Amino acid sequence: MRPMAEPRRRERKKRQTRDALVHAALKLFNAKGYEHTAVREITDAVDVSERTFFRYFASKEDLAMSFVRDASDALIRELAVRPPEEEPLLALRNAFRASLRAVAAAESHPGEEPVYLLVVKLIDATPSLLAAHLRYLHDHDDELVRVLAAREGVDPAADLRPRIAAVVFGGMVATATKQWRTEGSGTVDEMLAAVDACLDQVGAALAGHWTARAT
Amino acid sequence: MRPMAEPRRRERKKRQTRDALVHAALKLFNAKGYEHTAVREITDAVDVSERTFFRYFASKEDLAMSFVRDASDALIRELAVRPPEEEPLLALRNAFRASLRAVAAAESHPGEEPVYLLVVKLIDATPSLLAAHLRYLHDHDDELVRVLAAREGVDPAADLRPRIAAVVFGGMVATATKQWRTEGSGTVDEMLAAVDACLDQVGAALAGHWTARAT
DNA sequence: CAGCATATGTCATTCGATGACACTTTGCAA
DNA sequence: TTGCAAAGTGTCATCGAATGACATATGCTG
Repeated sequence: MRPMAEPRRRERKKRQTRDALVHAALKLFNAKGYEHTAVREITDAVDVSERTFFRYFASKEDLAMSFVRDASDALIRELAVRPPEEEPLLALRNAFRASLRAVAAAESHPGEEPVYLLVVKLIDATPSLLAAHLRYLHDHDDELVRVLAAREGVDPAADLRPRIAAVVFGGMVATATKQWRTEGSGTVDEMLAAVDACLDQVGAALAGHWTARAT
Repeated sequence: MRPMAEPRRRERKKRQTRDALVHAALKLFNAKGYEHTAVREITDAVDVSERTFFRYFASKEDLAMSFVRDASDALIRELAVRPPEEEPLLALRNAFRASLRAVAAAESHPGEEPVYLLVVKLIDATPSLLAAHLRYLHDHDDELVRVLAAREGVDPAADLRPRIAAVVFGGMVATATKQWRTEGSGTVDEMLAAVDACLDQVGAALAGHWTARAT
Protein backbone atom coordinates (compact mmCIF):
# COMPACT_ATOMS: atom_id res chain seq x y z
CA MET A 1 0.00 0.00 0.00
CA ARG A 2 0.96 3.55 0.31
CA PRO A 3 4.02 4.51 2.30
CA MET A 4 1.60 6.10 4.76
CA ALA A 5 3.74 8.26 7.00
CA GLU A 6 6.36 5.56 7.14
CA PRO A 7 8.00 6.59 10.31
CA ARG A 8 10.70 5.21 12.46
CA ARG A 9 14.13 4.02 11.72
CA ARG A 10 14.27 5.01 8.09
CA GLU A 11 13.21 8.58 8.61
CA ARG A 12 15.45 8.91 11.61
CA LYS A 13 18.47 7.61 9.74
CA LYS A 14 17.84 9.97 6.90
CA ARG A 15 17.69 12.95 9.17
CA GLN A 16 20.75 11.59 10.89
CA THR A 17 22.92 11.40 7.79
CA ARG A 18 21.60 14.69 6.55
CA ASP A 19 22.51 16.38 9.79
CA ALA A 20 25.86 14.64 9.80
CA LEU A 21 26.57 15.92 6.29
CA VAL A 22 25.62 19.46 7.19
CA HIS A 23 27.62 19.34 10.35
CA ALA A 24 30.71 17.89 8.74
CA ALA A 25 30.45 20.29 5.83
CA LEU A 26 30.17 23.32 8.05
CA LYS A 27 33.13 22.23 10.09
CA LEU A 28 35.25 21.77 6.99
CA PHE A 29 34.03 24.98 5.39
CA ASN A 30 35.02 26.98 8.41
CA ALA A 31 38.33 25.21 8.66
CA LYS A 32 39.52 25.42 5.06
CA GLY A 33 36.97 27.48 3.23
CA TYR A 34 34.04 26.52 1.04
CA GLU A 35 35.88 26.42 -2.25
CA HIS A 36 38.73 24.36 -0.91
CA THR A 37 36.47 21.74 0.57
CA ALA A 38 35.69 18.91 -1.82
CA VAL A 39 32.41 17.07 -1.58
CA ARG A 40 34.53 13.98 -1.28
CA GLU A 41 35.99 15.22 1.98
CA ILE A 42 32.55 15.81 3.42
CA THR A 43 31.28 12.39 2.47
CA ASP A 44 34.43 10.75 3.75
CA ALA A 45 33.93 12.40 7.11
CA VAL A 46 30.44 10.93 7.30
CA ASP A 47 31.37 7.72 5.51
CA VAL A 48 28.82 7.78 2.75
CA SER A 49 29.31 7.79 -0.98
CA GLU A 50 29.63 10.98 -2.96
CA ARG A 51 26.49 10.01 -4.85
CA THR A 52 24.53 10.01 -1.64
CA PHE A 53 25.51 13.59 -0.97
CA PHE A 54 23.85 14.66 -4.18
CA ARG A 55 20.72 12.80 -3.26
CA TYR A 56 20.39 14.92 -0.15
CA PHE A 57 21.51 18.17 -1.70
CA ALA A 58 21.16 19.35 -5.26
CA SER A 59 24.65 20.80 -5.04
CA LYS A 60 27.36 21.76 -2.64
CA GLU A 61 25.91 25.22 -2.77
CA ASP A 62 22.50 23.89 -1.88
CA LEU A 63 23.81 22.57 1.40
CA ALA A 64 25.15 25.95 2.38
CA MET A 65 21.91 27.59 1.33
CA SER A 66 19.86 25.39 3.62
CA PHE A 67 20.60 27.84 6.41
CA VAL A 68 19.45 30.71 4.29
CA ARG A 69 16.22 28.88 3.63
CA ASP A 70 15.66 28.37 7.32
CA ALA A 71 16.30 32.01 8.10
CA SER A 72 14.10 33.18 5.26
CA ASP A 73 11.26 30.93 6.37
CA ALA A 74 11.61 32.22 9.90
CA LEU A 75 11.37 35.79 8.67
CA ILE A 76 8.20 35.03 6.75
CA ARG A 77 6.67 33.35 9.77
CA GLU A 78 7.52 36.19 12.10
CA LEU A 79 6.20 38.73 9.65
CA ALA A 80 2.93 36.88 9.41
CA VAL A 81 2.31 37.20 13.13
CA ARG A 82 3.23 40.86 13.54
CA PRO A 83 0.30 42.98 14.69
CA PRO A 84 -1.51 44.60 11.77
CA GLU A 85 -1.16 48.09 13.23
CA GLU A 86 2.54 48.04 12.51
CA GLU A 87 3.43 49.80 9.32
CA PRO A 88 5.02 47.58 6.65
CA LEU A 89 8.60 48.61 7.21
CA LEU A 90 8.31 48.49 10.97
CA ALA A 91 6.76 45.06 10.76
CA LEU A 92 9.63 43.91 8.55
CA ARG A 93 12.15 45.33 10.95
CA ASN A 94 10.58 43.69 13.97
CA ALA A 95 10.08 40.40 12.17
CA PHE A 96 13.72 40.41 11.14
CA ARG A 97 14.80 41.09 14.68
CA ALA A 98 12.70 38.24 16.01
CA SER A 99 13.70 35.78 13.30
CA LEU A 100 17.38 36.53 13.58
CA ARG A 101 17.30 36.04 17.32
CA ALA A 102 15.37 32.81 16.92
CA VAL A 103 17.61 31.38 14.22
CA ALA A 104 20.74 32.37 16.07
CA ALA A 105 19.48 30.81 19.27
CA ALA A 106 18.45 27.57 17.58
CA GLU A 107 21.09 25.05 16.63
CA SER A 108 23.78 26.73 18.65
CA HIS A 109 25.34 25.14 21.68
CA PRO A 110 25.39 27.63 24.54
CA GLY A 111 28.67 29.43 24.95
CA GLU A 112 29.68 28.85 21.36
CA GLU A 113 29.27 31.25 18.48
CA PRO A 114 25.85 30.82 16.91
CA VAL A 115 26.07 28.57 13.90
CA TYR A 116 23.99 30.95 11.88
CA LEU A 117 26.45 33.78 12.26
CA LEU A 118 29.24 31.52 11.10
CA VAL A 119 27.24 30.74 8.02
CA VAL A 120 26.53 34.39 7.33
CA LYS A 121 30.21 35.16 7.50
CA LEU A 122 31.03 32.17 5.35
CA ILE A 123 28.55 33.23 2.69
CA ASP A 124 29.75 36.79 2.77
CA ALA A 125 33.34 35.69 2.37
CA THR A 126 32.67 33.28 -0.49
CA PRO A 127 31.84 34.88 -3.85
CA SER A 128 29.87 31.98 -5.25
CA LEU A 129 27.83 31.66 -2.06
CA LEU A 130 27.18 35.35 -1.95
CA ALA A 131 25.85 35.14 -5.47
CA ALA A 132 23.66 32.22 -4.55
CA HIS A 133 22.38 34.08 -1.53
CA LEU A 134 21.46 37.16 -3.52
CA ARG A 135 19.70 35.03 -6.05
CA TYR A 136 17.80 33.28 -3.31
CA LEU A 137 16.52 36.60 -2.04
CA HIS A 138 15.66 37.68 -5.55
CA ASP A 139 13.80 34.45 -6.27
CA HIS A 140 11.92 34.29 -3.00
CA ASP A 141 10.78 37.82 -2.44
CA ASP A 142 7.40 36.77 -3.78
CA GLU A 143 6.59 35.10 -0.49
CA LEU A 144 7.48 38.21 1.41
CA VAL A 145 5.45 40.25 -1.03
CA ARG A 146 2.43 38.04 -0.51
CA VAL A 147 2.52 38.39 3.24
CA LEU A 148 3.06 42.13 3.08
CA ALA A 149 0.23 42.60 0.62
CA ALA A 150 -2.10 40.49 2.73
CA ARG A 151 -1.26 42.48 5.85
CA GLU A 152 -2.16 45.71 4.13
CA GLY A 153 -5.01 44.39 2.07
CA VAL A 154 -3.67 45.33 -1.33
CA ASP A 155 -3.37 43.29 -4.50
CA PRO A 156 0.25 42.21 -4.99
CA ALA A 157 -0.29 41.73 -8.71
CA ALA A 158 -1.47 45.25 -9.40
CA ASP A 159 0.30 47.17 -6.68
CA LEU A 160 4.05 47.58 -6.82
CA ARG A 161 4.38 48.83 -3.27
CA PRO A 162 4.69 45.51 -1.43
CA ARG A 163 7.33 44.32 -3.87
CA ILE A 164 9.23 47.56 -3.59
CA ALA A 165 9.12 47.44 0.19
CA ALA A 166 10.41 43.89 0.16
CA VAL A 167 13.22 44.70 -2.24
CA VAL A 168 14.28 47.80 -0.36
CA PHE A 169 14.23 45.90 2.89
CA GLY A 170 16.32 43.12 1.39
CA GLY A 171 18.76 45.65 0.08
CA MET A 172 19.11 47.22 3.48
CA VAL A 173 19.79 43.87 5.09
CA ALA A 174 22.42 43.13 2.46
CA THR A 175 24.00 46.54 2.93
CA ALA A 176 23.94 46.24 6.68
CA THR A 177 25.55 42.81 6.45
CA LYS A 178 28.35 44.27 4.39
CA GLN A 179 28.98 46.95 7.00
CA TRP A 180 28.65 44.47 9.84
CA ARG A 181 31.19 42.16 8.30
CA THR A 182 33.88 44.79 7.93
CA GLU A 183 33.61 46.50 11.27
CA GLY A 184 32.77 45.41 14.77
CA SER A 185 32.95 42.06 16.45
CA GLY A 186 30.18 40.33 14.57
CA THR A 187 27.53 39.77 17.19
CA VAL A 188 23.82 39.40 16.66
CA ASP A 189 23.13 42.70 18.35
CA GLU A 190 25.57 44.52 16.13
CA MET A 191 23.87 43.05 13.12
CA LEU A 192 20.50 44.26 14.31
CA ALA A 193 21.94 47.68 15.02
CA ALA A 194 23.42 47.84 11.53
CA VAL A 195 20.10 46.99 9.94
CA ASP A 196 18.36 49.59 12.07
CA ALA A 197 20.90 52.20 11.09
CA CYS A 198 20.31 51.51 7.41
CA LEU A 199 16.55 51.51 7.68
CA ASP A 200 16.59 54.71 9.69
CA GLN A 201 18.26 56.51 6.84
CA VAL A 202 16.32 55.26 3.90
CA GLY A 203 14.02 58.24 3.98
CA ALA A 204 16.85 60.71 4.13
CA ALA A 205 18.75 58.93 1.40
CA LEU A 206 15.89 59.10 -1.08
CA ALA A 207 14.59 62.58 -0.48
CA GLY A 208 16.02 65.60 -2.23
CA HIS A 209 19.59 66.73 -1.95
CA TRP A 210 21.72 65.59 0.93
CA THR A 211 22.93 68.16 3.38
CA ALA A 212 26.47 67.55 4.42
CA ARG A 213 26.40 66.50 8.06
CA ALA A 214 27.89 63.97 10.35
CA THR A 215 25.88 60.78 10.64
CA MET B 1 63.50 46.37 -23.15
CA ARG B 2 60.03 47.07 -21.88
CA PRO B 3 57.06 46.07 -24.01
CA MET B 4 56.23 49.79 -24.26
CA ALA B 5 52.72 49.97 -25.66
CA GLU B 6 53.39 47.40 -28.31
CA PRO B 7 50.53 48.03 -30.66
CA ARG B 8 49.56 46.69 -34.01
CA ARG B 9 49.00 43.24 -35.28
CA ARG B 10 49.16 41.49 -31.95
CA GLU B 11 46.64 43.68 -30.25
CA ARG B 12 44.35 43.60 -33.24
CA LYS B 13 44.41 39.84 -33.43
CA LYS B 14 43.63 39.56 -29.78
CA ARG B 15 40.63 41.80 -30.03
CA GLN B 16 39.63 39.85 -33.08
CA THR B 17 39.56 36.44 -31.42
CA ARG B 18 37.99 37.92 -28.34
CA ASP B 19 35.20 39.42 -30.32
CA ALA B 20 34.80 36.23 -32.28
CA LEU B 21 34.45 34.27 -29.05
CA VAL B 22 31.87 36.64 -27.65
CA HIS B 23 29.95 36.66 -30.88
CA ALA B 24 29.95 32.90 -31.29
CA ALA B 25 29.06 32.38 -27.64
CA LEU B 26 26.12 34.76 -27.77
CA LYS B 27 24.80 33.13 -30.89
CA LEU B 28 24.98 29.70 -29.31
CA PHE B 29 23.57 30.89 -25.99
CA ASN B 30 20.54 32.34 -27.69
CA ALA B 31 20.12 29.28 -29.83
CA LYS B 32 20.38 26.53 -27.21
CA GLY B 33 20.67 28.27 -23.88
CA TYR B 34 23.64 29.15 -21.73
CA GLU B 35 23.76 25.95 -19.70
CA HIS B 36 23.47 23.72 -22.71
CA THR B 37 26.29 25.41 -24.54
CA ALA B 38 29.66 23.84 -23.84
CA VAL B 39 32.79 25.94 -23.96
CA ARG B 40 34.01 23.41 -26.44
CA GLU B 41 31.29 24.34 -28.89
CA ILE B 42 32.21 28.00 -28.66
CA THR B 43 35.89 27.39 -29.26
CA ASP B 44 35.12 25.01 -32.11
CA ALA B 45 33.06 27.70 -33.80
CA VAL B 46 36.02 30.05 -33.62
CA ASP B 47 38.60 27.34 -34.15
CA VAL B 48 40.76 27.94 -31.12
CA SER B 49 41.60 25.61 -28.26
CA GLU B 50 39.51 25.40 -25.14
CA ARG B 51 42.53 26.54 -23.18
CA THR B 52 42.60 29.76 -25.14
CA PHE B 53 39.05 30.53 -24.13
CA PHE B 54 40.06 30.53 -20.50
CA ARG B 55 42.94 32.84 -21.25
CA TYR B 56 40.48 35.42 -22.52
CA PHE B 57 37.77 34.83 -19.94
CA ALA B 58 38.09 33.64 -16.38
CA SER B 59 35.03 31.51 -16.89
CA LYS B 60 32.09 30.94 -19.17
CA GLU B 61 30.16 33.18 -16.82
CA ASP B 62 32.76 35.88 -17.17
CA LEU B 63 32.10 36.11 -20.88
CA ALA B 64 28.42 36.66 -20.34
CA MET B 65 29.15 39.24 -17.66
CA SER B 66 31.28 41.31 -19.99
CA PHE B 67 28.09 42.97 -21.19
CA VAL B 68 27.06 43.73 -17.66
CA ARG B 69 30.42 45.35 -17.08
CA ASP B 70 29.98 47.54 -20.12
CA ALA B 71 26.52 48.61 -19.07
CA SER B 72 27.62 49.28 -15.53
CA ASP B 73 30.55 51.37 -16.69
CA ALA B 74 28.26 53.32 -18.98
CA LEU B 75 25.93 54.06 -16.08
CA ILE B 76 28.79 55.33 -13.95
CA ARG B 77 30.01 57.55 -16.76
CA GLU B 78 26.59 59.00 -17.42
CA LEU B 79 26.03 59.63 -13.76
CA ALA B 80 29.30 61.49 -13.51
CA VAL B 81 28.22 63.99 -16.16
CA ARG B 82 24.73 64.69 -14.86
CA PRO B 83 24.22 68.29 -13.79
CA PRO B 84 24.80 68.75 -10.06
CA GLU B 85 21.40 70.36 -9.54
CA GLU B 86 19.69 67.05 -10.12
CA GLU B 87 18.80 65.28 -6.93
CA PRO B 88 20.54 61.93 -6.43
CA LEU B 89 17.67 59.71 -7.44
CA LEU B 90 16.77 61.83 -10.42
CA ALA B 91 20.36 61.82 -11.55
CA LEU B 92 20.43 58.04 -11.27
CA ARG B 93 17.26 57.74 -13.22
CA ASN B 94 18.46 60.00 -16.00
CA ALA B 95 21.87 58.38 -16.09
CA PHE B 96 20.26 55.00 -16.38
CA ARG B 97 18.07 56.18 -19.20
CA ALA B 98 21.02 57.59 -21.09
CA SER B 99 23.28 54.61 -20.49
CA LEU B 100 20.66 52.08 -21.47
CA ARG B 101 19.95 53.91 -24.68
CA ALA B 102 23.65 54.17 -25.44
CA VAL B 103 24.44 50.54 -24.70
CA ALA B 104 21.43 49.33 -26.63
CA ALA B 105 22.36 51.47 -29.61
CA ALA B 106 25.99 50.38 -29.59
CA GLU B 107 26.92 46.98 -30.94
CA SER B 108 23.56 46.42 -32.52
CA HIS B 109 23.07 46.27 -36.24
CA PRO B 110 20.17 48.47 -37.29
CA GLY B 111 16.91 46.65 -37.68
CA GLU B 112 17.94 43.81 -35.42
CA GLU B 113 17.11 43.45 -31.77
CA PRO B 114 19.74 45.23 -29.68
CA VAL B 115 22.34 42.77 -28.48
CA TYR B 116 22.17 44.15 -25.00
CA LEU B 117 18.52 43.32 -24.60
CA LEU B 118 19.16 39.77 -25.72
CA VAL B 119 21.79 39.51 -23.03
CA VAL B 120 19.48 40.91 -20.38
CA LYS B 121 16.88 38.34 -21.27
CA LEU B 122 19.47 35.60 -21.34
CA ILE B 123 20.73 36.54 -17.90
CA ASP B 124 17.27 36.79 -16.48
CA ALA B 125 16.35 33.39 -17.85
CA THR B 126 19.48 31.66 -16.58
CA PRO B 127 19.68 31.11 -12.81
CA SER B 128 23.44 31.00 -12.57
CA LEU B 129 23.82 34.14 -14.67
CA LEU B 130 21.19 35.92 -12.66
CA ALA B 131 23.14 35.09 -9.54
CA ALA B 132 26.33 36.35 -11.11
CA HIS B 133 24.62 39.52 -12.18
CA LEU B 134 23.26 40.24 -8.73
CA ARG B 135 26.65 39.63 -7.25
CA TYR B 136 28.22 41.96 -9.74
CA LEU B 137 25.86 44.73 -8.68
CA HIS B 138 26.53 43.96 -5.04
CA ASP B 139 30.29 44.00 -5.53
CA HIS B 140 30.41 47.11 -7.67
CA ASP B 141 28.05 49.47 -5.97
CA ASP B 142 31.07 51.11 -4.39
CA GLU B 143 31.82 52.91 -7.63
CA LEU B 144 28.29 54.20 -7.84
CA VAL B 145 28.51 55.21 -4.19
CA ARG B 146 31.67 57.16 -4.80
CA VAL B 147 30.20 59.13 -7.67
CA LEU B 148 27.01 59.85 -5.78
CA ALA B 149 28.87 60.98 -2.71
CA ALA B 150 31.13 63.20 -4.76
CA ARG B 151 28.15 64.80 -6.47
CA GLU B 152 26.59 65.70 -3.17
CA GLY B 153 29.77 66.43 -1.33
CA VAL B 154 29.37 63.94 1.47
CA ASP B 155 31.80 61.40 2.87
CA PRO B 156 30.90 57.93 1.58
CA ALA B 157 32.72 56.29 4.46
CA ALA B 158 30.75 58.01 7.21
CA ASP B 159 27.46 58.63 5.48
CA LEU B 160 25.21 55.73 4.64
CA ARG B 161 22.95 57.69 2.35
CA PRO B 162 24.84 57.33 -0.93
CA ARG B 163 25.13 53.60 -0.42
CA ILE B 164 21.48 53.29 0.45
CA ALA B 165 20.47 55.29 -2.59
CA ALA B 166 22.61 53.08 -4.80
CA VAL B 167 21.21 49.89 -3.33
CA VAL B 168 17.62 51.04 -3.57
CA PHE B 169 18.16 52.12 -7.13
CA GLY B 170 19.72 48.79 -7.98
CA GLY B 171 16.83 47.01 -6.39
CA MET B 172 14.36 49.00 -8.42
CA VAL B 173 16.18 48.19 -11.63
CA ALA B 174 16.17 44.52 -10.73
CA THR B 175 12.50 44.62 -9.84
CA ALA B 176 11.62 46.51 -12.97
CA THR B 177 13.55 43.99 -15.04
CA LYS B 178 11.55 41.19 -13.51
CA GLN B 179 8.32 42.91 -14.42
CA TRP B 180 9.58 43.82 -17.86
CA ARG B 181 10.54 40.25 -18.62
CA THR B 182 7.15 38.81 -17.78
CA GLU B 183 4.90 41.30 -19.51
CA GLY B 184 5.14 43.43 -22.61
CA SER B 185 7.18 43.04 -25.73
CA GLY B 186 10.61 43.71 -24.26
CA THR B 187 11.63 46.96 -25.83
CA VAL B 188 14.05 49.51 -24.45
CA ASP B 189 11.29 52.00 -23.89
CA GLU B 190 9.23 49.53 -21.93
CA MET B 191 12.21 48.83 -19.74
CA LEU B 192 12.67 52.51 -19.03
CA ALA B 193 8.98 52.86 -18.29
CA ALA B 194 9.13 49.95 -15.87
CA VAL B 195 12.05 51.47 -14.00
CA ASP B 196 10.25 54.79 -13.85
CA ALA B 197 7.15 53.14 -12.49
CA CYS B 198 9.12 51.48 -9.71
CA LEU B 199 11.03 54.60 -8.78
CA ASP B 200 7.85 56.65 -8.76
CA GLN B 201 6.42 54.47 -6.04
CA VAL B 202 9.34 54.06 -3.74
CA GLY B 203 8.17 56.91 -1.57
CA ALA B 204 4.67 55.56 -1.27
CA ALA B 205 5.92 52.06 -0.59
CA LEU B 206 8.05 53.10 2.34
CA ALA B 207 5.82 55.57 4.08
CA GLY B 208 3.20 54.53 6.59
CA HIS B 209 0.35 52.22 5.86
CA TRP B 210 -0.78 51.66 2.33
CA THR B 211 -4.19 52.83 1.33
CA ALA B 212 -5.88 50.35 -0.93
CA ARG B 213 -6.12 51.91 -4.33
CA ALA B 214 -5.67 51.07 -7.93
CA THR B 215 -2.21 51.82 -9.27
C1' DC C 1 9.78 -15.01 6.33
C1' DA C 2 8.49 -12.95 1.71
C1' DG C 3 8.14 -9.26 -1.11
C1' DC C 4 8.28 -4.43 -1.91
C1' DA C 5 9.77 0.29 -1.75
C1' DT C 6 13.37 3.15 -0.70
C1' DA C 7 18.07 4.35 0.36
C1' DT C 8 22.63 3.71 -0.84
C1' DG C 9 26.77 2.19 -3.39
C1' DT C 10 29.42 1.59 -7.70
C1' DC C 11 30.72 2.84 -12.18
C1' DA C 12 31.02 5.73 -16.08
C1' DT C 13 30.69 10.07 -18.10
C1' DT C 14 30.23 15.04 -19.02
C1' DC C 15 31.68 19.65 -18.33
C1' DG C 16 34.13 23.59 -16.28
C1' DA C 17 38.51 25.01 -14.84
C1' DT C 18 43.63 25.04 -14.02
C1' DG C 19 48.61 23.84 -14.13
C1' DA C 20 52.72 22.35 -16.79
C1' DC C 21 55.16 22.38 -20.83
C1' DA C 22 56.15 22.79 -25.82
C1' DC C 23 55.56 25.28 -30.05
C1' DT C 24 54.59 29.34 -32.98
C1' DT C 25 54.13 34.08 -34.01
C1' DT C 26 55.23 38.81 -33.30
C1' DG C 27 57.99 42.76 -32.13
C1' DC C 28 62.39 44.70 -31.52
C1' DA C 29 67.25 45.50 -31.89
C1' DA C 30 71.88 44.61 -33.14
C1' DT D 1 68.48 40.54 -42.29
C1' DT D 2 69.14 37.87 -38.53
C1' DG D 3 68.41 36.49 -33.98
C1' DC D 4 66.51 36.90 -29.47
C1' DA D 5 62.77 37.54 -26.08
C1' DA D 6 58.14 37.82 -25.07
C1' DA D 7 53.45 37.03 -25.86
C1' DG D 8 49.99 33.94 -27.64
C1' DT D 9 48.49 29.45 -28.45
C1' DG D 10 48.10 24.35 -28.42
C1' DT D 11 48.47 19.86 -26.11
C1' DC D 12 48.24 16.97 -22.26
C1' DA D 13 47.04 15.80 -17.72
C1' DT D 14 44.28 16.46 -13.81
C1' DC D 15 40.80 17.90 -10.48
C1' DG D 16 36.15 18.77 -8.82
C1' DA D 17 31.15 19.14 -9.43
C1' DA D 18 27.25 16.95 -11.11
C1' DT D 19 24.26 13.34 -13.31
C1' DG D 20 22.56 8.91 -15.31
C1' DA D 21 22.38 3.81 -15.22
C1' DC D 22 22.33 -0.06 -12.73
C1' DA D 23 23.17 -3.10 -8.83
C1' DT D 24 22.83 -3.88 -3.86
C1' DA D 25 21.38 -3.35 0.86
C1' DT D 26 18.10 -1.94 4.28
C1' DG D 27 13.93 -1.12 6.51
C1' DC D 28 8.78 -1.69 6.07
C1' DT D 29 4.50 -4.33 5.73
C1' DG D 30 1.67 -8.25 5.48
